[in-house]
Amino acid sequence: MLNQQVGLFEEHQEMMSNNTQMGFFSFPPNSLSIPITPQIPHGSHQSLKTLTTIIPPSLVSADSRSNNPTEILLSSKQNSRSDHQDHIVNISHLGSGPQLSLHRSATANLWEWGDVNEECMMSNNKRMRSSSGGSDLGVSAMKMKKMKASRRKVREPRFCFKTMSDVDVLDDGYKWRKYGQKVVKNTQHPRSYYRCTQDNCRVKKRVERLADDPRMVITTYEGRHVHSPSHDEEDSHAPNSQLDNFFW
DNA sequence: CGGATTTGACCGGCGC
DNA sequence: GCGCCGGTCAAATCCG
Repeated sequence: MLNQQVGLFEEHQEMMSNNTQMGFFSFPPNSLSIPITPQIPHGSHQSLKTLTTIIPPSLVSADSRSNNPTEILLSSKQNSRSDHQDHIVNISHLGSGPQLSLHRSATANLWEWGDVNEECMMSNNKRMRSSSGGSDLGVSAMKMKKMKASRRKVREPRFCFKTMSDVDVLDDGYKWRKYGQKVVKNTQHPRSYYRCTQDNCRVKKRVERLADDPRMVITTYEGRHVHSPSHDEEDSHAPNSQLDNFFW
């Protein structure tokens, strides 16, 4: 049973350069996008990116009824190691519509959302340099392996959902093939790795259960779909249709 | 029989 | 440089 579902993604420069306004898109279809207003203490680090969350209408309306603040898990990258620090934001309803306030927790360090474009550009430059350095004829298997490995370093845009659910794999309209499972340190539940089954679509997702609350499923998406969902019975009614599939 | 899943091996990045 | 750890690969296995 799906209880609640919220999402977050990093809005990166590529989007901002094309569109000076806050970008909106719908995921899942018919969900409501709300811009986050960051509340950064004076003098704090300026590395916070512009963020947008996607709140399904069911969640927003339920929240309106109950008046209870809804928690969103923000998993921010603390350093290059894959340690992530979790933060909580609250949804509050101010004036005409729902608004989000984003607070740094007292113990949290800097908001360091990995700059995906920088990383992509860096690895692209590396690739260009290595390929322009000499002839590509007769590339050895070792070299191919290295090239493959360097490509693997490219970080796609990512966001995660924290969902209370009995099932691990939520139906998001896309078809996924499991390609790995790993027991992550300090957790009793394995992490599963999935790849989109569509040809030429390199979107991946990770699914794991929260260590301290096994009822919660953390689904992390990485990359953009280059196609529509495999079963698209409802997405034709989605608002912001021109921006649907901007990321997905 | 073909596609999906499982699972141990392997690899690369990073901290020490 | 070494060891740890997360992520991926690929052969084996499962399943419809």
